[in-house]
Amino acid sequence: MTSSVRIAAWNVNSLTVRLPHVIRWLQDQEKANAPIDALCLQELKLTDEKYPHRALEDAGYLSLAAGQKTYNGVAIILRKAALAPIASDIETAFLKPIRNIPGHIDEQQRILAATICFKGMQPMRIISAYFPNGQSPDSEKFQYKLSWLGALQAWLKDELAQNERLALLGDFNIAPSDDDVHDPKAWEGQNLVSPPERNAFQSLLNLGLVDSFRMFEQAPKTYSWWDYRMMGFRRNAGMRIDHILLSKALEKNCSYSKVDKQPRTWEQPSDHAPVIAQIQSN
DNA sequence: ATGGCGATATAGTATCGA
Repeated sequence: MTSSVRIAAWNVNSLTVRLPHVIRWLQDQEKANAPIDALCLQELKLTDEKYPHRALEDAGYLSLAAGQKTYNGVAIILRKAALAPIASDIETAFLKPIRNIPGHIDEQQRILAATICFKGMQPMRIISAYFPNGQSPDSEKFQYKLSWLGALQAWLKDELAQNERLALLGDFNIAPSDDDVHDPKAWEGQNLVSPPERNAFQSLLNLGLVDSFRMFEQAPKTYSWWDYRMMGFRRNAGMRIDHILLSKALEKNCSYSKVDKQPRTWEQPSDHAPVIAQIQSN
């Protein structure tokens, strides 16, 4: 029997507001016979005490979260039915958990990593990441973004040395190429597309990771984020800044990678759409 | 078109996101 898992990332822009969207989306994928087995969330904007563990467990999912008040916050949500029998609760489902980049002192909750044992699969290292926004290249926040990217790269090198099967998923706040930007002329040199950011993205690929989306033929002008303002979504004035990067061992088993625009059409949506990749067992 | 929308912390108006 060949089995497969689908892993996904979604910046929900407040889980307090978007919990119904998350549950609806997970259930829609189940009904479509393509259930999401690991969903990495970004921008929870809530503390760990307020994380809706109960509602997600009732829907059939186990969560590990790293939250904070008001800003940031990341989680990994696992479909219980997809887990190996030994992975039955939070402690056994999320092995070797790591919050934040080790050695990088930071109040902001942007990284959550864990090793997951799915049924019929080799263990997989999954990292939910919310990269800093950066604001603009001349701001202090941009310097923070670049130093954060440096720390991430150094840590990922270690993680890859220890975990052959690794996926980095989340909101990268970087559009890797002009094909990922609706209006590259207008955005040239700006935050999300500037050369230092794109170089940092390339440095991640140089560690041995691949942008799963670009492994496959894709419709042009496919994006993962659209500004709430100016009817960004209706005009498809977007950017592809949410990514799933795979190590070589996962790359060779990846059978598709896509963006699901559907939740962006719903009432009171997040400004991001989820991205999905499917990994075969071998 | 340098605002526009939306969430949060608040109680009229800030900050932040991308």
